Amino acid sequence: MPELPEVENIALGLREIVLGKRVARVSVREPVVIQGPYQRKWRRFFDDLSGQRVDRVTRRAKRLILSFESKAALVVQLGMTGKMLLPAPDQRATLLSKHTRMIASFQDGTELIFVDVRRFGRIWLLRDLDPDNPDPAMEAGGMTKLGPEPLSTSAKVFATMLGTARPIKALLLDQTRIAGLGNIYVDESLWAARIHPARPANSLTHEEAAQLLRQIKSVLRRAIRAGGTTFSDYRNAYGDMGRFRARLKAYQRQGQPCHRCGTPLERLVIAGRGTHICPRCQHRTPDMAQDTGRGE
DNA sequence: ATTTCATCCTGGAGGC
DNA sequence: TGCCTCCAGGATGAAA
Repeated sequence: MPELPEVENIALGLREIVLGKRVARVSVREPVVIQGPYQRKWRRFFDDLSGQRVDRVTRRAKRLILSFESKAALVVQLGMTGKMLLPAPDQRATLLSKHTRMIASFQDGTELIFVDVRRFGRIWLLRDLDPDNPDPAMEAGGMTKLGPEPLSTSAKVFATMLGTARPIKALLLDQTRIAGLGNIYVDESLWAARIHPARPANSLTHEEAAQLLRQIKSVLRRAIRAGGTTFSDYRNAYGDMGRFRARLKAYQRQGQPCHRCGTPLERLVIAGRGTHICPRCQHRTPDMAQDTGRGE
């Protein structure tokens, strides 16, 4: 479940190692993962990529972007279990795992592999992407249009996003509205902002909306610093786990005491997703939002 | 147009 | 020990 903080950390690791290196060859072991206009012509695409230097390694929402000097780019959507790994030379077993979908070799011998147990991950091949403005190329290549980055969204833009009766949780998970959050950080942000995930988005007061956006940014920044959250599958480019799991306040903590009020957290299903809340802190109406948790 | 819902996929957990 | 069923969950495309 790589979300924005996890992808940010993967990009960081890849940047340290593959930036400036030249591609030797790329082999695809599971063509199903290849997407975009060159889906059926990936051999040619990767032949053309040979000798190209990696110019930038960036992130857009949950997408990882490797761009090359020719303006060609790989856009990686990791899905649930996708990993981009730089296995050490002695890790042949990882390299040859039956879940390895793609292997890219660089001229200095470095290898970068895409491993994905559940095959939800996808790699888009694009010819003309500007890393400083990747959205037009991604859309032209057939990728879904993304909403703004949460970390650079203003309170004003965020407020206009909330003019719908959909549950606030569904809205935050909708990548076309705001792009980068997944189930973990949505639950964490709503807990931090004391807002019930089933609240219609348009029932939030201005104060609640501003508070929610502040908490989203705060949670994301802290998660990035902690290397992301590993529940089972997530690993960074070096194969390390994230350290944010120990800091989670809501996600997967059903039955455990709320860090604010001690009430056991509950699990419910909202927007088709497992949802974790404090039934006391996170209220369904704005007038209860200031409740300090000391009860009636 | 907007929003919901089934589908994809596999390892791990739980039941017996 | 082993077999079976169920579930997670991001993105997508069909259906309502």
